[in-house]
Amino acid sequence: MNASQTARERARTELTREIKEEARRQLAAEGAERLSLRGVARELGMVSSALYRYFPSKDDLLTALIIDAYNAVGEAAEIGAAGAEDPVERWRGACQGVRAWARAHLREYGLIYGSTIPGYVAPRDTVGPAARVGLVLMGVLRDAAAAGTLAPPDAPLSPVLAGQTREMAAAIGADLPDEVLARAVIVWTQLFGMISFELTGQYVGSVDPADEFFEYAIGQMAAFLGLSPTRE
Amino acid sequence: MNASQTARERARTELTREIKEEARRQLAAEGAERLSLRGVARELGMVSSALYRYFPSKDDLLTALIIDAYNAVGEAAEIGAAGAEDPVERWRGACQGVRAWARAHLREYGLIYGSTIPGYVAPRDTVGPAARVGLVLMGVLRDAAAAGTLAPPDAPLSPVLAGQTREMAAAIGADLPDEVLARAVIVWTQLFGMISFELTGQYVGSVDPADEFFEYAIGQMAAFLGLSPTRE
DNA sequence: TGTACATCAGTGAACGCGCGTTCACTGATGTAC
DNA sequence: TGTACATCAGTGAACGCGCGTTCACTGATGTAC
Repeated sequence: MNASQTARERARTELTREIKEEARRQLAAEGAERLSLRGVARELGMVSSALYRYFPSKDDLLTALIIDAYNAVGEAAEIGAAGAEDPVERWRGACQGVRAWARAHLREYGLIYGSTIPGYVAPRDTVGPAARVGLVLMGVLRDAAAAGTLAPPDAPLSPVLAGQTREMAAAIGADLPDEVLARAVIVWTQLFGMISFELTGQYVGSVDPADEFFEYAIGQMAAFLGLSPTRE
Repeated sequence: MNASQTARERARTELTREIKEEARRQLAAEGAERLSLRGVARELGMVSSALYRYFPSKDDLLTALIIDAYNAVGEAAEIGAAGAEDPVERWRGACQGVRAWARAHLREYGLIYGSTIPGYVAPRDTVGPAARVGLVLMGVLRDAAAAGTLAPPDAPLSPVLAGQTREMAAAIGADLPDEVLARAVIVWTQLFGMISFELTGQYVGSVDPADEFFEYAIGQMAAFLGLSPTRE
């Protein structure tokens, strides 16, 4: 029990949590469009207008769910990467972590990586959490470069693209070669492309179930990035 | 004027077209969730119940739009690939065709490659049209293999994945090496992953605008597939 | 070519639904002296 | 420690909205003889 919080404050924190939890439950069961404040209130045994003490509008509740989802998937990537020393294994762990989270949280994944909900505009608060998975990947590459297990590819970039990768490098404070960063964007895209295709059933008729394909693609991506296992 | 059609039949065909057209307009303007039969009828100067002569339910109208969208993006890929002889240029043309279509038809793209609309289940009629873009890619690879401009990669596949690629090969009647097919699924995924990321703003802060990145990635994917320009 | 009947497109009213949000209110919790 | 006032959580009724779908109907188009 936190003595610096009043009972009111504690109750408020707790109820805010419960509202998001119930909203997440309904999101998982029914999808984003069927999620309604009235439904959440009903399930919590409250009157719908009471929710407005906690979230000023439905969009604000959605924003909170989106931020939570970005943080959850980012954390899954971080934990996955943290399980190993070897750069290839860290990369693999991050990918598997993201995929496992996505499969377990279909609708939350759709909320952040599916098509945007019309009428809803993501506010700035989401951009930080949204970057977490990318940062994990960048971290693996930076560490691999430092350990000498990253083979930089040699294909030259166009000036515009090189400018963009240099801005990225500056933003994250890592000095990786431009070509590596451009390739990193490709594999980052590939990761979410595969998960989206798997979850929306686009692989039915080809590589569904996608477990082995996913493993294979992870290996190909690591090679494409120039990652190699630590030599000892 | 088609003499084998009665005026009634012609009117029916025409109005069916107009309904879909207006629905597409509202989809583009408002998004899938805001699309309503009443709105479409209103705009066409009809009473909402009249639409039921043409589509038994809203889901049927959505299905028609989805099929049209798959066909349109498939056609864009086909036309893009048809513009060249060289396999790398055909591949590039197909990718650019798909991207251009997607950028010009944001909501229709979202309808087929965004997150699924909850409560809507895609019927079988969509699977044929949905395969068209993939078939274009396979066609490019088949022709390249026949012309000897496809370098087969040598990494071996796991048994399960090899089985899946062999079923794919059988389904499309092409005998490409398993490894090429597995890589084809990767780049096919990459193509739509990039387009989705571009359209949903995930590249803001990295490679946005994405034109040059897209060009670069297309080249990397062609190399990954083992495609090389025709030698003469 | 003309008539009798069948088909079908479109009308207009209605049903029943659930939604987001506002507002004046009651009563419990917290704060200052 | 006790009292007076301020803050805030939750209530309940209401507003206004638009939706998908059904149904009995009118009148125009098509068909068979």
